[in-house]
Amino acid sequence: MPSRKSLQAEPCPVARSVDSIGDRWSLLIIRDAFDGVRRFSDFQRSLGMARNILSDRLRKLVEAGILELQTASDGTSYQEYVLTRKGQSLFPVVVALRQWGEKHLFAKDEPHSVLVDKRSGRPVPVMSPQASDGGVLSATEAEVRKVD
Amino acid sequence: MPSRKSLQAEPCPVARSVDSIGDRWSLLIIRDAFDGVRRFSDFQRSLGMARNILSDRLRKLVEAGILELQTASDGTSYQEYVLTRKGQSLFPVVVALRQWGEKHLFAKDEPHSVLVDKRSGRPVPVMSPQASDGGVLSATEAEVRKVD
DNA sequence: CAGTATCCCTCAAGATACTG
DNA sequence: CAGTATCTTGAGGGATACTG
Repeated sequence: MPSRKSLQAEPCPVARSVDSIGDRWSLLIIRDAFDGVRRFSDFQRSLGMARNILSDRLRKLVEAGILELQTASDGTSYQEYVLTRKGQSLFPVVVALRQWGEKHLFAKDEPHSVLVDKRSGRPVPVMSPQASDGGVLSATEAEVRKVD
Repeated sequence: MPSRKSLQAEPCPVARSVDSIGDRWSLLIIRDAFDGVRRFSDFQRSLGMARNILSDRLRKLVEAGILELQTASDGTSYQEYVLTRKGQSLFPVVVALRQWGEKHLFAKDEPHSVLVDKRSGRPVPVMSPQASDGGVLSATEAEVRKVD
């Protein structure tokens, strides 16, 4: 029986985290959510992934308490996927991945999207002090700019 | 043609990172490497994964410059997998995943493995305010204790 | 628009046997 | 011990057609 083994009962927190979000798409969905993406088609267009897989991942993320469905912020009667507190607390993970990628996966002057401070509008340096909650930067203080 | 699309050309650093290490096992191998695991059989026993998959992941991590092969530290003529500088700089990612998991994926008093400071031997608090220089905590300053 | 339903293919993953 | 080889299964993923 080749099916995947669940890591949810592992004593290591890293293992359980990986079991929740350690797949190709979930973290990218979460990244987009931090960037303000809220609707199905927007996720789909942004990520270029198959609709059935997107549907599956969104459902699992909602089940995991990382995203939740809200009624749309604008007039429409549609639903929107937004990060819960639990989901927002994944910000350090996304930032850490971003910083590692910036440093090791790009050529010297290759352009990439950057984190910007919402207040000052200035880019957050790659190795900026960033910690979990006692830290400097929170999900509400920074956002991602699409291009460089 | 259903094959996976590579994210290595994406402009977003998070996407490229996910493409390198965003799968079920790679991060757990890296976690073990931070914990001092170096040899094939030790990884295999620790992770309980199939040997062919482990072999594949180790090779890919070496290709990605995250691990490198060294001659064994003890007398034997075997090889050992150790983290490169690039690999060690993934420490903040692992820590972030750990902290998120500790906070959101465990019951109130459920035991889990913890990070300990190498010098003092004391556990690093989940939400510790961390260093002054902006770094989170370096790979040489902390290690993981297997049990709680 | 926001999904669900199919179809189909590839590959991750497990199990196990084998080799230097 | 450190892998490689082989086999099997099911999950991941892409494409597209369909529905409320």
